[in-house]
Amino acid sequence: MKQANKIGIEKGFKRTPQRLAILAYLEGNTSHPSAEEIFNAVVGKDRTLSFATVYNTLNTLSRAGALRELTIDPSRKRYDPNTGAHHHIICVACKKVVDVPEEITIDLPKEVSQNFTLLGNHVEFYGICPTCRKAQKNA
Amino acid sequence: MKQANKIGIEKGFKRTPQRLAILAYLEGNTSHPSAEEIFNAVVGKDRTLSFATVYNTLNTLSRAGALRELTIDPSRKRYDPNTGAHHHIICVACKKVVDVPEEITIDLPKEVSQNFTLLGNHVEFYGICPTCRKAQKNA
DNA sequence: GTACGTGCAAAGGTTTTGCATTACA
DNA sequence: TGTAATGCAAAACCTTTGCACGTAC
Repeated sequence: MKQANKIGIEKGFKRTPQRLAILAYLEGNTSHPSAEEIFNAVVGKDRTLSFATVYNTLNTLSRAGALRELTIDPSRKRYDPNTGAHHHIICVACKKVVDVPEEITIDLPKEVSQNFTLLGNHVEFYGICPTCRKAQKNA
Repeated sequence: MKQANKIGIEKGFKRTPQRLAILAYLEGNTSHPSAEEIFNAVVGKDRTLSFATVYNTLNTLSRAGALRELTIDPSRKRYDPNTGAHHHIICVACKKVVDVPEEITIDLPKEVSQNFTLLGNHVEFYGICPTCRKAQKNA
């Protein structure tokens, strides 16, 4: 369980059943779930689980850099356990988010790089997924 | 007033004092304000204004393509009257959003472009603005 | 005159928080 | 045992909505 070990490095991080269940669910997960989806998938499987714990855990993991909080969906935060460099495309119809794994080289213009200290970047692509495209054609 | 004229093209779009005041505030505005900031800046200047009207107007303009809804700030939507191709950098400390006007060429990987119908893209840069950098040094 | 917009207040959805209890280390 | 996490409920936000009234066209 890579994620759990990774987090274990942090001092004072307790491995509770709830956290381990959340981490297990996120491990290798590429569906970019929302907090609610994580809660629904994990609750009942391992003891009790509350929404507060889901949010507490996600925020703790985000701050520890073990998780990425995605803003690509305007209506809710999505979470991505893949912290490596990659980007995303969202289907504007069904809100499905898919990884765009390739490296994209981006040069920040001088006007900005001379002022800002750059920490990172993320490319959002907008499109229509195959499923929704077919649905549109049939409509 | 370019924005107002642009919108005027749409049939059935009524030029109310509230809408004109919002459009006047947004015209040429590069501060990427939130709905609340727009409300605070416009209220009182021209007759009455309610939050509902601000949101109604922003949503109408977004759907008409006269405005861009930015997701770069995880805590709230930001609005950008500049609908031309450009990107943004956000200061992770103070949440200030600055335009990145240059064209950035992005090639979508084949795996994705073969499946998704691509509609657009947007690059988010994360960094520390000069003001916050100085504040950190002095801290 | 009529369809559309406004304002108000209430509701909806997401996320956070206070506090007593529980449990990991 | 002591610190940190959990659960519950309430609250805090942001945003949307229903409805009566008002107004642009």
